[in-house]
Amino acid sequence: MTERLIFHIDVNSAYLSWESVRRVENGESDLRLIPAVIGGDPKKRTGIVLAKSIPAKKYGVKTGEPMAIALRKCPELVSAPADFRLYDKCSKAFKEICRKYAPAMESFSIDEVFLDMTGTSGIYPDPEAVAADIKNEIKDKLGFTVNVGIGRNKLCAKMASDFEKPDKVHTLFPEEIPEKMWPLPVGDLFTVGKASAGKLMRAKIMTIGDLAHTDVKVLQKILGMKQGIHIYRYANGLDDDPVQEVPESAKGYSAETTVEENLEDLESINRMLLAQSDIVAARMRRDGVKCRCVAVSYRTVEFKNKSHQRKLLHATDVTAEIFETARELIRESWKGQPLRLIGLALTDLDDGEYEQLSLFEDRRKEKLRKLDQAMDSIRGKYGNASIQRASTMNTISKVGQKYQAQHENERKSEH
DNA sequence: CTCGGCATCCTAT
DNA sequence: CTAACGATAGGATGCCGAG
Repeated sequence: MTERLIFHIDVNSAYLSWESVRRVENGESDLRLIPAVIGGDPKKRTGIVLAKSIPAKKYGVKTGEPMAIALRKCPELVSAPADFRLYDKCSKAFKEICRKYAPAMESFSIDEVFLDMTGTSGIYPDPEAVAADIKNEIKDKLGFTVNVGIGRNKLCAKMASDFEKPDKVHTLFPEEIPEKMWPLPVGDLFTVGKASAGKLMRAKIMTIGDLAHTDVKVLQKILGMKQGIHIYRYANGLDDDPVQEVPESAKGYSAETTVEENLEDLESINRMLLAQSDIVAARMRRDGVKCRCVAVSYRTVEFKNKSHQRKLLHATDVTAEIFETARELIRESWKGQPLRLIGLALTDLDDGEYEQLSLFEDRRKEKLRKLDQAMDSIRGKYGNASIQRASTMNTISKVGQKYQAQHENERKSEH
């Protein structure tokens, strides 16, 4: 099999479209028709733009920028808060329709899929026609629009879906690459972000066409060994990455929080880490995995990021154990600067059930594990997230203290 | 020299 | 005039010390 046929489908302004559909169903006005965004609380002047309407784009509002900037560009900007429950529902409905048409589908993000349409020419002789059918079925049944990109690989399909929006089908076949892709600025190429674009432009490499015609070795010198090759191949429309129906299992779990008021003392920081330990450890238990590495990360008010990590002697999914490690890590690393963000990441995952512990350790951990189980089941049975979190934090906090107290005793008895 | 461990940087939605 | 700013995840890279 040589020639593939790949579609990339992308929901136009996903969060904003989905919020708009809900409002229109409730007889409210359509945010897509006015300058509007999904984003943080504009009163607090915090948070960033997650999605924007096309009218908002005309004011220069950009995804990812702080709400304060967006509001300055467009004072009458309407904003709505994010609602991930709704997004999850819309995402599932969207993907269900896409799936019907394709032998294989890869769910790439909440609002994007790749379809491997290779070998469907019997049923669908015209790729652009079936793409239009998919797009229209989504619009008619669900009320929002998508872009469909068509190519011989994922990269070209993805680049094509990003061309003119909304509600469009575009192709990017090999013979169209010089005309449709090469004139674009380097930063438009998938995986060329701000930093790489800056380096390339300093080397007078301005367009994707320039990239395609630059010696790989030169690109490797500028961007590094891996990224150099990668970008060179992308710029020439080359990509072998298969459409993966089955997602790879997670490689890590993390939680991070930007706080309203700077964190200035260890107790407040530890309280955050405890809540985060609880959340990420519960997620690991739900998925039946354990971690061997714990990392804390933080951001100072000057936007300096730091992280500190440690391997564990054995894999764990026990909240109190993870929190204990996090507590040590932050104590070792934090020098007292005020923090605007604190985070916890668990990596080096392991789904094995085996664990060799001494009888002594085993007995100690058994209690902690039971507490985790009890709280997981409470979480499953009752209440919404905020209530859970408040009550869990209290309980866990006590567990953490007990755990610490036991450690104290062990250390003492060693001497 | 190679490898694991670690900190940092980069990119995506 | 400038800076202003999320959560989560995955990958690359450079450095260092051990074997």
